[in-house]
Amino acid sequence: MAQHKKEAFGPKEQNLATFAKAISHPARIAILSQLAKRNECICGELVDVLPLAQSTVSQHLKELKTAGLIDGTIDGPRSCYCINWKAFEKFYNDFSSLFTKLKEANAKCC
Amino acid sequence: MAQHKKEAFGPKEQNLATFAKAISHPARIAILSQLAKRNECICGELVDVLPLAQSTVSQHLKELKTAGLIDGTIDGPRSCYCINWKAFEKFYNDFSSLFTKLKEANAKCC
DNA sequence: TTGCTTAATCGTTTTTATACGATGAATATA
DNA sequence: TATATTCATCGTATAAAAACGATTAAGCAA
Repeated sequence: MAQHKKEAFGPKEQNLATFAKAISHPARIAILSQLAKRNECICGELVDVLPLAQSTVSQHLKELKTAGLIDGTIDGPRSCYCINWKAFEKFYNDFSSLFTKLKEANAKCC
Repeated sequence: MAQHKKEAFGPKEQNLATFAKAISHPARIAILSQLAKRNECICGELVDVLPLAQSTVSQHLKELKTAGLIDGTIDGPRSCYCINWKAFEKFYNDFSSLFTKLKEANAKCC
């Protein structure tokens, strides 16, 4: 009895939740920060910076890519990643509207 | 070999990740939306609205409360919840700065 | 071709999350 | 007092996440 019921919710909530999950691990936030800091495509330098094994970093990169937050291209034997800004902006806007909506509920209760 | 290494990252990344995880499930986003919509404290009406069992809803509420996003008070045999706007604003600001930082990395690569 | 580098994937283990029914504690109400 | 209501907690089961070593595949260099 643990089949997930995420499909039982609306697409808006599902999308936001999926995005939130993508950035719900410090390693993935660190990856995004690195990609932003270097302002360029990065491949395995992330492994040197992060306190994680190569396979684990690759796994996190895959999740970010699946979520659409980063793009990856093959550059010879390496992989080059960068932020997918378009997707990011979409999610940021969705988040902003959620927060705005919640802000309107700033009532005195409890 | 699966001990989590979240402590190996900075507090900023950890905080953001914790918040993101709190809203990484559609049920919890739905709960927050309901709390916002009703603009008042809500107890078990959530169970009627959500496609989940009572114990499951209670569990999600607990997680939101642990993350500090909602407050709960006991009202007789019921429990009354509302959004903790202060905590929410803090996290929203943290998120905004992350997004702003990433936006500056909007370079042409890949 | 052979060997090296790079990174994705596989297989496995441990931990955490999700979900539910059942139980229990507390407050109302009859 | 007895009973019903409300909700948190417990116990449990299953699924997913997190992490690593080992292997594999692909490109490059000698």
